[in-house]
Amino acid sequence: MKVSEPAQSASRQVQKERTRQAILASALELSHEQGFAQVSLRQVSRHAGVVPTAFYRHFESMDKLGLALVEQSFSTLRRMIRDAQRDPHVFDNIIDAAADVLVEAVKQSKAHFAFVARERVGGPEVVRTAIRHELDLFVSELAVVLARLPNIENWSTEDVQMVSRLFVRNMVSNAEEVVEMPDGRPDLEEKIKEGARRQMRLIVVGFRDWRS
Amino acid sequence: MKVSEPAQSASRQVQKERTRQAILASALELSHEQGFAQVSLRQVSRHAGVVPTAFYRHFESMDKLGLALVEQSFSTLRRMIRDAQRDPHVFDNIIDAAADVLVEAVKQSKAHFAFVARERVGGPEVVRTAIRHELDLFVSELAVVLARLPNIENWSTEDVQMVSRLFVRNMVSNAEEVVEMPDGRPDLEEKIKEGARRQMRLIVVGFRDWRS
DNA sequence: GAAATCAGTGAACATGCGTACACTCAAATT
DNA sequence: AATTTGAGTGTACGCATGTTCACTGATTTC
Repeated sequence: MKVSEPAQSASRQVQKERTRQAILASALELSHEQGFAQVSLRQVSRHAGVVPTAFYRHFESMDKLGLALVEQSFSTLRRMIRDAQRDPHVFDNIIDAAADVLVEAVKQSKAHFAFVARERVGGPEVVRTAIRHELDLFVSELAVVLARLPNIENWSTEDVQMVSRLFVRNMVSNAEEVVEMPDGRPDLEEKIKEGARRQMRLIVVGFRDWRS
Repeated sequence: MKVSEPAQSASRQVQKERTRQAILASALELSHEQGFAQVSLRQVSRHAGVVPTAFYRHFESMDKLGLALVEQSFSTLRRMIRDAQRDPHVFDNIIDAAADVLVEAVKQSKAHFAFVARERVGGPEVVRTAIRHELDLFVSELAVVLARLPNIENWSTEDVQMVSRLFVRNMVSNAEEVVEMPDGRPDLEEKIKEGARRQMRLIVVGFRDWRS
């Protein structure tokens, strides 16, 4: 990792931010191998090319670092859903679009998804709590998006909320699979995508018929 | 924890097994607070009322202890499904029965379910692998049980397998919720149970209509 | 150009860790 | 009754950890 040399004097702010990002990236990478909770402050610092004491200039504790990673991860996720909304394709076919977006997004920022999927259950208390909170928020946000969709607009609020919850649960679950997926197996990836599609279809179909 | 005193000389075997169980129970309890991977050999030994070196008389490493806990947890789960099969009630209404069994079983051996739910994603590599393997086995076993059910007997093998997978995923997911549930809130428990029921119904209904 | 700021340094500390080794002493075997 | 066995002990070791403190020296502020 080794934060790039000041070169020819980057402004102080810029250099500080650079180091901060190096620490975040190091923590993310090390977490992938051993889980965030087993990563030590010294490991992160070492990997970021900085002395342990310097760590405190950026985060007051490992817990705070963890929370920063949660925030970073979800801002990635939010950008993804915002972009997807602009895509007219989703109006025709939410399910295929969602499956595409999911797999694509997970591939793009695998590390962040992996972090959320792992630390949601295995992380330190504060991190788990933060993730659960963010996921709840995300369910509500997704519900708003879904409610606008043509074939859903007449559903009750509660039903939309529940479909949203099931979708998010499904997303987390599939993210876990992508995470555990060995590298360089794009065939498995397609399989996961297809599975995600089928499950979402199941949810929607089941709901429609149940409500009628 | 403190393994009970030899009292008036329990046979050597018996006393050894007693200590072994004390270690397993200690590890399970400590894992609940911090996750298995952060539990140290010395913590477990201390909590079990035994000197660190004695640990090695029972397990050659913490990894092996973890695997033993996986085994113990799944034998609990298997006993549960075996008992449920004998209950004639399940033939009429798999879903309600499954929901009851799930919540009841989880309540009864909360610690083991918590362990599986947590360490499946957050645990050390070997433990994660073992759990994934056991869950795969469990999916197949459940599929056999499901295939015998009256309203399912004419389904294709693949469909039964997939329903089984969705059920197990659902089970894990609900176990997670029960795990994160604050103590002494039986109202939440009923809510989770109801949620589990609805989701299983969704799966079955969705499947029936999709296949037709 | 002098003074202040502050990101990053380096040494030192107390603590908890895993494991090695030689041991004890009651139960089991002979 | 004499001997062997083996679960549990106690000490000691080297190592990584989180945090402290006084520090340096380039950048920013004045």
